[in-house]
Amino acid sequence: MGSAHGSPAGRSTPAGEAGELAELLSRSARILNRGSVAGLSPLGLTYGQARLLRLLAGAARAPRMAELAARLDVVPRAATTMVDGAQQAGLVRRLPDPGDRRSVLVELTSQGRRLLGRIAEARRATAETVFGPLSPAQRADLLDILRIICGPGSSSAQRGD
Amino acid sequence: MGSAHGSPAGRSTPAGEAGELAELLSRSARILNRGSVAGLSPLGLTYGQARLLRLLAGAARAPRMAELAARLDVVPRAATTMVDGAQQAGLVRRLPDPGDRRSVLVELTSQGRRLLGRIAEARRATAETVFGPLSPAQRADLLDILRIICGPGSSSAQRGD
DNA sequence: TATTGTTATACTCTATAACTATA
DNA sequence: TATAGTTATAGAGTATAACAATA
Repeated sequence: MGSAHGSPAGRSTPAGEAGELAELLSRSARILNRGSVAGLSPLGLTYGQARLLRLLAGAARAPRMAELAARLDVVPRAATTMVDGAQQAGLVRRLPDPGDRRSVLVELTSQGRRLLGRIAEARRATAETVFGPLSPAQRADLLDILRIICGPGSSSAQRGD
Repeated sequence: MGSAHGSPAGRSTPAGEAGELAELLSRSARILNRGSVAGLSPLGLTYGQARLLRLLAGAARAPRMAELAARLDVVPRAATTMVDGAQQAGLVRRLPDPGDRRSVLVELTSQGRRLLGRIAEARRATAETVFGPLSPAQRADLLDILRIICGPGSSSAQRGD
């Protein structure tokens, strides 16, 4: 296994701590995802679709598919699936891009817009369960830390709630 | 709950903060997972299989399938798939439980044991990328916070590294 | 030639239910 | 009857490649 085990200052991320951080991070995300799915399935939405709608709600203009994929941090193929599902449910609409006929713009329908409040409520309830045990200071710390991990441009991409 | 701290609405988790925490947590996990897959695929392992092997490496006795599933925080069906894959690769072995003929025990093969070092190295490299930008204090904070989110019994389930 | 979004394909993880064999 | 693990089935996410239309 790792040779340098008890090395206090040799590496910036000690092997044991790094492994536990990774394990706990993926485990936390699994807990969050499980709660999100439970809260969203009564609305007929997947987690990805809810992220999509939330992004569209905060967007100034109807974004293109590629822009959507980038801001959702998924490959373009995954964005197609999300939009397909939301469109079938009547929540979003595909529009031709007047400036580039290869591109497709996506916007909320009024039906999709009406669902936003319930989506936000479901997310709030899930977040309350997951993050509720933390102190306000810990939540602030976690926010800072996750922003660093995710890098610039990832936070406040979806600001409204 | 809602001791109104500074929040206008008097909720313990302000909606905007909660939403951003959720978004950033799932995004961080996606980054971590992507790195893990990239680091593990040269070894012919999935992320789940690597978690399985790591758990077995730290286990005192060969655990049963149900115990495996519980400690990996997956449904029993998922544990079957993970063990299937690792067994086909010759890394783990299924044994009959002498005490209960319904049960199946899982243990590392010597081949699986030989792979542990490279798994740990791959995880360390991934964790270095993901958690490296954090200060030691931030890593310690994150560890505390994630332990709270995951609840008791989730940390140090895999202690060795 | 390069880019946009799609179809096609494949694999992992997740989840539920039904089945077998034990207990 | 209940439990342990499996098979069966399905859906969601992820990723790559190939393709048509357009730039």
